[in-house]
Amino acid sequence: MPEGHTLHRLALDLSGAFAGEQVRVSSPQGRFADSAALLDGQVLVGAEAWGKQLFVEFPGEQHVHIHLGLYGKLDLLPYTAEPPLPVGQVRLRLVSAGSTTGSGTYADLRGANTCNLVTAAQRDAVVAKLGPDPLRDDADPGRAWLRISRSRTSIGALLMDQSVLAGVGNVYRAEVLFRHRIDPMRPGNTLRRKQWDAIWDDLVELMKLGVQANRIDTVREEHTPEAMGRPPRKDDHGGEVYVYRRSGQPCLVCGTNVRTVELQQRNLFWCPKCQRTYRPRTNAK
DNA sequence: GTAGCATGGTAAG
DNA sequence: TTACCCTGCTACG
Repeated sequence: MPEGHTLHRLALDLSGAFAGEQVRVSSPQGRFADSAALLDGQVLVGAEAWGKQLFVEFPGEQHVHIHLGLYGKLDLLPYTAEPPLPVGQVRLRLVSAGSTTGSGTYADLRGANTCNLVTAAQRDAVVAKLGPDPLRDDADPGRAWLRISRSRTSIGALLMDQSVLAGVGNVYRAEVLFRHRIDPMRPGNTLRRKQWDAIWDDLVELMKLGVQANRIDTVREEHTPEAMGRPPRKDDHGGEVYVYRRSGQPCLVCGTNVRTVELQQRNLFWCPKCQRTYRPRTNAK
């Protein structure tokens, strides 16, 4: 699940459920036990996401730095009376005190790549390594353009580089390039500023929708299952997409088979016809 | 039932 | 370059 939209959604939900409340903090699995003991019973200040990084703040500039990695998960669930016994390897559990009602919310973290208690300075150091995040109002797309416009690396690889821009993963990468008809292998320094601005604006919009829906949808109205009379996508992410994990299936726009190739240990998907290389300009006529 | 894969990234070798 | 985090789904037998 975890591209940037997932973490921003989690930050909102965590703040909504726990901010300003005393929380019980534990680590049933044990790997976060020492830090959990330090935080247990304190008031949770709030949660904030930056790209795919999540920070949960406690008083005294203490931050729990969470990164879900490829398959980590943070579930927020309601409980009445008592939260259930942890299932599996729960690295971190937060439980709202449920002051008078005897019910509340608990959050379980499993399979995360990172879960560490850090200082504000350490948090800042992590953030400093990240490029602009389309989901943050303070983001400056010009910073990303500086990197892209000077790089011979493919735009497909640049979009996945969190130091270029933060929050885009394999799905948004493939989908935004499709929507802008750009060949993923095209070198960054051959893009025009106008194209980058359009990509950025699109990411801002798509990822905001992703936060709302808590899934990735990228197809335009005319290509939805309803509009096309085709069956809806049915897999673990659920969102409607053009090319991601659709290799061998016909492109929703032109019917050409979607292709895939491994690029830097990740599968890249694209339509070879819709996303032709910027015309090598053969002799007209 | 279970092998293999995946919306990611870091650290060890 | 490889291991790992050790989840949770799908495909396959």
